[in-house]
Amino acid sequence: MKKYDHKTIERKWQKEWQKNKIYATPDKAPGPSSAKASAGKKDNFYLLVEFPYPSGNLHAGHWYAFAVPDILARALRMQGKNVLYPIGFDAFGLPAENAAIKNKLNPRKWTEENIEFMKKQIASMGTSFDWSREVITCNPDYYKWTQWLFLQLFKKGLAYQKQTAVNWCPKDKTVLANEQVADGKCERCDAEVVQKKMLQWNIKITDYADRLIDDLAPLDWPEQIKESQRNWIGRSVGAEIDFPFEFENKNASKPNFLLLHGYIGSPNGSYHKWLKNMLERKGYLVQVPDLPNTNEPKETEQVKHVFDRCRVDENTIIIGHSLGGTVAMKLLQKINRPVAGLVLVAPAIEAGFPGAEERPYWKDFSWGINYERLKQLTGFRIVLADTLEKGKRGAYLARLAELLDAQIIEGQAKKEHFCGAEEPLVLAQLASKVTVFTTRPDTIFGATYLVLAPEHPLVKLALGHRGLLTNENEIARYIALSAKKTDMDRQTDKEKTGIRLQGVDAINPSTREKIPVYIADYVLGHYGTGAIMAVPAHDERDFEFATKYKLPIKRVISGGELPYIGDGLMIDSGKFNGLKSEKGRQAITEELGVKKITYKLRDWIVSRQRYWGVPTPIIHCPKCGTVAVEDKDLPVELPEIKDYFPEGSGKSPLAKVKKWVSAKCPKCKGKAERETDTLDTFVDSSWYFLRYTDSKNKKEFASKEKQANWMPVNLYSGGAEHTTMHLLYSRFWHKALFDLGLVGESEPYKRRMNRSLILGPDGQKMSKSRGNVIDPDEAVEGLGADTVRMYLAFIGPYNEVSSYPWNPDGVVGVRRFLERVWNISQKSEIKSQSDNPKIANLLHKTIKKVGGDIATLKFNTAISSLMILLNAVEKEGAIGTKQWEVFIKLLAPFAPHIAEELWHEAGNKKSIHLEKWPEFDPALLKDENIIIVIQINGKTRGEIQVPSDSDKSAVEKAARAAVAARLKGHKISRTIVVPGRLVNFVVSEQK
RNA sequence: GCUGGGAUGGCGGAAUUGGUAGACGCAAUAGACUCAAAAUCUAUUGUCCGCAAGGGCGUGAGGGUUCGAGUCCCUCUCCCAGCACCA
Repeated sequence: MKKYDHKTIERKWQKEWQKNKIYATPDKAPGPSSAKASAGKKDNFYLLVEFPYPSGNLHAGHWYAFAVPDILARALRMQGKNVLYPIGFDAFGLPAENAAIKNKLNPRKWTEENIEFMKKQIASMGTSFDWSREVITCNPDYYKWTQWLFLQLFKKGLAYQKQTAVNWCPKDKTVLANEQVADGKCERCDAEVVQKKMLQWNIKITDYADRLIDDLAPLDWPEQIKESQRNWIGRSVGAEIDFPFEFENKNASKPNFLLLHGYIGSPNGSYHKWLKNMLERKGYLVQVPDLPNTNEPKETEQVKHVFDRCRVDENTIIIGHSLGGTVAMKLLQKINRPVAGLVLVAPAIEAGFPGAEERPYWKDFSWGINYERLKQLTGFRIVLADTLEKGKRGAYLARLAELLDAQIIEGQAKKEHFCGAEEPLVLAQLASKVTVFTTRPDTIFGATYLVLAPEHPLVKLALGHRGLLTNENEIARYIALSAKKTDMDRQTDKEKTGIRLQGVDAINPSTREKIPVYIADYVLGHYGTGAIMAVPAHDERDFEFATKYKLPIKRVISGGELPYIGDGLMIDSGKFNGLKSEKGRQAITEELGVKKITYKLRDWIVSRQRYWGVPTPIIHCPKCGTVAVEDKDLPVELPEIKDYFPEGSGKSPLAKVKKWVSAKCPKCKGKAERETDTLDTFVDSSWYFLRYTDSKNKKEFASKEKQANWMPVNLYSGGAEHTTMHLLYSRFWHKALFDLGLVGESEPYKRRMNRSLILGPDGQKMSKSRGNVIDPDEAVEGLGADTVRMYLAFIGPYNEVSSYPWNPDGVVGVRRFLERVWNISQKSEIKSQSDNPKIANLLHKTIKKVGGDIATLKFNTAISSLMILLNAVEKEGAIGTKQWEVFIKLLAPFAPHIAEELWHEAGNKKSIHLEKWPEFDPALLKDENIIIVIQINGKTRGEIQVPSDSDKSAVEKAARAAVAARLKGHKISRTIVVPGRLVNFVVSEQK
């Protein structure tokens, strides 16, 4: 008798499968079913697993990730599905690069070697991947399309540059997305993340916040992931409400305004009419010169015009719209005396800005502005940008704001430059009031003070009005202090601090009461409006702050609520009294503010200051600004360089490659430079599953026809760590592509399962330092791939977020099972020509059970039923050859090698993995006799065996007889017969 | 703190969705084989009382609904994961 020699068997069949390419997946199911056009798609099944980082070595987790879903792939294939089960490598990114640096190797070489090695390891699992569709993200034929897709988003205004405070990892020397920061530390290297202001490429995922939430509902995903994503996006519905300001020192603070209108305009036309009126009504002195020749502007002429006619002093705030903004800056340089402030509304930009070529007058316009001097001359500077300008001119405005050290305020102009009817927006940013966001407008009656975030633009504005605030120095100190705090400090330092703005009060619009205004860093600048109304009676944080600074606490009562008893006052909600919260909120929102929805989600920062990534396909032209690389020039290849080490200057190592950096502007053909930051690897992985459908396509990222064969993904299996990262990014990406008409559906994955985690034998996470790492190669060497695969499937339910320790004894149990299978097949005396009727019933039950369990991803119970069947066969000592072949087929998805060997040993020529899945015979599922449990008062008191077709009364009669002795002396008040299960006699205590 | 998911033998886990709790595997104990060990095979294995027949108790705790609850409802405890000054 031959012994079970897993090494020989596994090597043999892996070679054979590879040679015969039995897992290459055609786009449409072969055979008669694909004759009809619709049948092809129906029979296709796209099973996706997250592709690995080629970081070096496969670990037990990879086995769990690839080999267990492989069971499903194989079973579905046998059940007649045309299964796409592809694989590739997420080859760009930090882990690979860090490892390369550590080992002093070129990242590409290192990555490619790893891929070669890991491919062999993956093959050793006996997985049925279709390697012909392999995707490697660091190959130019892949990242060409990553760049192309990025440019589609860029052209749609979904990718834009912005100067923002970002998470900077000092160790990895790169910017991180919010999703990559855990507890204030770098997700990868654990170094403390610091805040740094940098110009970064952002992707406007926030535009899709609502759809990302709303489209979750119909997906067949674990509730946990859906909830996490909703939570991460953090939608809250509330109201924005204005609180007017009142300054004590009216004389000192009173600014006057100089309004400079824009191109082809006049003070009586589209510009400034409304703004002038409003300001004058408030008692401000307003000057509005009518600029000459605005359709053929010469800035010297205009500056002279204003200089000759208008008076400017240290209380003047100059507001320049569009072209007027340039005039304002030039004017200031000419006057060369300090003013209160400078506001540039959708300012004009340097020659060569996008669209400038359509305006020939511009070519005479000289720029030449001394930003440093302007900073000295102005108390505050604001750039008011139109959100429409983000895509086109956003980068310019960001740069201008940076040069001027100005606040950028984003307005939402529907018309260019906020002219005409949109001027109120301009005023809204300047007039003396602050807008707060609240989810509880019904508590406004209890708002006893206001709090602004230290970075709130209004604070700067107020500080710029000299003499407006009496404690300017203290405030400036507080702002500086909190700016230094890292996010970590702000989290751990729960003790609330703040400082009152002396010299100003706000008016609570609901009570007309004067309330104090504070700045405090417990209010976040980037959420809502960066300002809150504090209601200490109804908000814990406000309560804490109010207690510390001895501020009044007023509880709002409305009908039905219990009056507040204790410290503080009660306040009546007046005419809103009696309204239950929801209705009250609505009524008050309508009366005092506007409904507003805000999100916790922030835009996705994709710039990485590292070498090993996809080059951002953008060219910076001094005349034309940020310009997309033309399609014919894609891909922008990553140059092979020696010095790829990050240096921490805030620039990617690519910036040092002068030859690569210099480029021609695609628009004006002038001298320009390439963007040197690379893209986040989550960009690469946001669309890789589309490439699998058409991986060789040279003309498109994937043709619509090929996509249609497979998309959306039927089942996506992966780790829980990607819940708010990859899964969110790729959903967004797909929606953006859908809107661009590039994909056919708005959600990429129909069903998702999160796999569990494999721990070390000690129940701890596997790690080299703990010394509890299981090397799968070793386990395979000793026990065989079939055993390891099957053990991982047997260890516990796959589709759950749980974790299982690798139990060396448990693996042995599975190995024993396979050895017993092997031994039975070697014993010819057990097998007979005809079927063993004693096995038939259990065999057919097992067919049903295994099929059902695989479909519901309960691989552990499927295996257990195979074990039960084997136990019975051994006990019986006899099984028909045909029956045995059925058993081998059932085993095939789990242990593909041994099944193939036994299948061929039984005299079959074709691969078992191309065989049809056995079908069960419903007639054979039926038991002849069944066991009925007898209960008395719900307690089990015995059992009887009855023919399975016995009727109710017969069963009851038999049961009564079986427990007659116990029933004696009791009165049966009720009898419950559950067919096929039990009989329960309900009896009284004693007769 | 908020959100989601859990808690079943010595361990991993089953339980037809309200119907014999502990399938299957591991570990453990005893026996067979062996000079011996390993491997293999056989038997036992939730727990307590009992020589036994038999009985009591048992799914984190307490209460409820029901003929019957691991499963449904209420209250509480603990564990895991994610988020966290988000107004």
